[in-house]
Amino acid sequence: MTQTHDGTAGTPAPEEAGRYDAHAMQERWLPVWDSLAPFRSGAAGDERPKKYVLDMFPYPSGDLHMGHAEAYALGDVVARYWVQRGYDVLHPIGWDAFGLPAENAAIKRGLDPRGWTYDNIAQQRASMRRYACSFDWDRVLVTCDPQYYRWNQWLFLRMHEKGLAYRRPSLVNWCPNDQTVLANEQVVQGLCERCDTPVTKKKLTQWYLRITDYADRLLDDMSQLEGSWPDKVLSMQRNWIGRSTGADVRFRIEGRDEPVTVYTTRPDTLYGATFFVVAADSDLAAELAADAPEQVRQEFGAYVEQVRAASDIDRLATDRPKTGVFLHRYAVNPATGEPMPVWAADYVLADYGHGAIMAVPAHDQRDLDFARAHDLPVRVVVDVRGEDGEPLPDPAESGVATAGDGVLVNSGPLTGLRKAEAIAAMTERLAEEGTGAATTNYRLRDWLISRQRYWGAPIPIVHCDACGEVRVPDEQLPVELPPAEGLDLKPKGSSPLGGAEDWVNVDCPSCGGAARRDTDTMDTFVDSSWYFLRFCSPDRDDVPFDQAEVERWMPVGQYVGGVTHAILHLLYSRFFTKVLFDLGMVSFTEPFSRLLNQGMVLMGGSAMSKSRGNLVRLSEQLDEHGVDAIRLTMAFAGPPEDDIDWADVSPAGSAKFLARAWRLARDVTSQPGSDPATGSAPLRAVTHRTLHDAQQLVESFRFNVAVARTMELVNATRKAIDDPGVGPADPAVREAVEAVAILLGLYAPYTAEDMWAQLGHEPCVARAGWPAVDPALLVEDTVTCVVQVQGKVRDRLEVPPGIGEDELRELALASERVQAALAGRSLRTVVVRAPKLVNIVPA
RNA sequence: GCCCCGGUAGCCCAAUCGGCAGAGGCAAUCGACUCAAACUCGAUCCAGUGUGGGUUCGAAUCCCACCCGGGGCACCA
Repeated sequence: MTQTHDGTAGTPAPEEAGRYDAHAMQERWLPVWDSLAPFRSGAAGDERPKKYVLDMFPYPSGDLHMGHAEAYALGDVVARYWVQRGYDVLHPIGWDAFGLPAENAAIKRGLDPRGWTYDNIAQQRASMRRYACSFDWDRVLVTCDPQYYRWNQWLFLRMHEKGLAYRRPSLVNWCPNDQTVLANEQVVQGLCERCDTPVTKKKLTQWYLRITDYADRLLDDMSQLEGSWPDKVLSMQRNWIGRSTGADVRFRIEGRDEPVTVYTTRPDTLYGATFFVVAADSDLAAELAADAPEQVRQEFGAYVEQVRAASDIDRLATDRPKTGVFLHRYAVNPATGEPMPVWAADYVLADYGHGAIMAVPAHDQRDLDFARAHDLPVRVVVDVRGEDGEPLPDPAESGVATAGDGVLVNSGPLTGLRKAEAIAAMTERLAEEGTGAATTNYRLRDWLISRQRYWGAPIPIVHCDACGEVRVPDEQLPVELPPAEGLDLKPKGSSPLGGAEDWVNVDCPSCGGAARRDTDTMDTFVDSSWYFLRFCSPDRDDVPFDQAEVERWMPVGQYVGGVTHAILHLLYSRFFTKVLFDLGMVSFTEPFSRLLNQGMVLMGGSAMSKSRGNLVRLSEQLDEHGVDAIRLTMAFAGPPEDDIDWADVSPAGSAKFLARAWRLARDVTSQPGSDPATGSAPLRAVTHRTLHDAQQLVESFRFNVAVARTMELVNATRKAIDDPGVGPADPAVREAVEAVAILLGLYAPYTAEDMWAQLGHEPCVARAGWPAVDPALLVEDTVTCVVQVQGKVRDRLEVPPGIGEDELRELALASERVQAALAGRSLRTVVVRAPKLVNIVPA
């Protein structure tokens, strides 16, 4: 390190030519920062209060792009702000490094995914350094390192012990392109989230995590996050969990010993249940059809085949006709004793509730559509009125089911009750008769975590003919992935690990006999469900995380990332945290106290993509405008959660502003330490007001406004320097420019550092500390009072802020312009809001 | 279909409690500097807040209805 930054020693100013050169600054300060490591966190004896600021870690697919640039710029504002405020900030970074892109690239090039992955990590890491991310580089973690995924496996085993990890056969989502199963959360509109291929169904035995056990807590604990997480995310999670309350009702089926249970949210409408529907692809449907006449059996068989062949996309279409097959069986309505025809149909889902429903066509649109298509009876049992108080038209004729509130009719003892009363009464009666009970259902399904692909953490289970599923003992962890060399990684529907004979065949840890390893790997969302804990003690090799360190830092005080993870990653992480709480490993139940979702970076109104031809390359932007200008543009573009259209913003404008700010530092002629109290009072007021407001603004994520206020301060300072009455030697000017350097440090670290050096200070400006705001300077000596006549501004008065109402009223009424506007009319009211406003209302 | 968010100048966006519609920027135009241009500096231009009602002394802000845009969930019984 040379003394180039040492302005006090008479060495040349950093930019002696007097020109702002973003690239020269980058070259100058990077090595300085490397050696000073201003963002190292958690040092022994560091007494600063702790704060955990976390950016969602990236997937290492090639170099950083514009989206990363936005996310990391915004996360950095928050992290740097708290450092400046005197906190010991944990701001780590790592890589979510397992996953399909690496594997697919490896297949394409015939290489091991490791090489591709670590090359990309090295590239991203270098880019992050240049981008001046304030990461603690001593805490880097990479999920595909055995030292990391070892603890994935360890956590899996703990869950397995608790029965929270289990294997079962079921109909699962299958992506024919990626040749692997998908979790429910990874299917978007019937398409694979990753590659947009239509998802099909397959019957497979797979590993699940029992997230449904935590549905209530995942839902109810959201009250803790209210106000600290975006409403949008909370509502998405609520929707996703989809809790509904209702009742289970048991129906006797003629010719079957066991009754069949259905779930309904409307037990009050039991008297209106006129038929019964079972999911066509359910076991129950097959069983009921088996005893039906031959012709029905054939019809049913053909129907089921057709249903199975239909993709999710077909199923999702809302205007599809309601199809089904009458099974020639009858269920008995427990309320009326009437026989109800049993149909098999695909509008009933096999894996929700019990895969069978009581159909109440009068009050459920889907049932009504089905009844009308198949000529089944419709019976109204709730008198639902419109807004005008008139009864709604008969659903059987109108084709519109009446699902709203009303009074029960044709319903035996329920008749005359309102909907809510009737639900309670019927639930009670079912319980008394032993034919039903109140119950809760969820849309949320258990989390399917097995993947039939190579590049993931192996599931640490051994299958033994004698002992069954055997957990790999902790001391044998990690179960390392075998080298890809010699394995056929091409997707073929079963895990490539099956081909690694030496790896698969092991002795059973329990009986020592011949056994085989489980060949599936874990969903990469398992990796990211606890990485924030690992950052607290990334080097511990005896435990997944150091509990004392976790208690010191967690929960994450500020999490920053894209809304694309609103459900998947955030729900899974919340789930893991609750499991770890139950295991006694953490003392909190929510991992992320505050969440900021940044928007996306668009170009010309749409998402950037190579195929669309609107790709903006980050590296080119950085070369053209410099790191600081790009970071500043990201912060200034608008509210962080809004999308940024790169066509609407001006990185060149940002660079211009930075140069303007930088020139202020160049022009200051006073020495460090000069007493600002002797300087220009008006400029001091602006400086302190700006510092004061910036705190509020940054803490509430209004970075764009905070930048605008910094621009104001720059403008005011420039005016002061050019004002002969103030000038560059005024200590208030120095105070203002130092404030600018510190404020800009949040968005434009290179420029700020250079300014700091020009001002004669040692690096780093990032650790300079937030200047104390003098409350006395925030008090204005006069306030502009607006005088309105009938709501229209007629005059302005300069008044002291503490002026009394009566005095202000007199002053306002004395105004010539007001009198002119009144034109002699008498007064009705005079509204006085001292000191800012008087409104005079003439009669 | 249900739920949520938003609509302010040509554009991106501000506007603590209901109190002057404009903080900041982009673009445009003009001027100064320049041989000229770039840079820089200065100035100017531009909306009455999606529409219609209501509450109020006073509404971008609160209420109602509607229009437009974005998002989430969606045969979940």
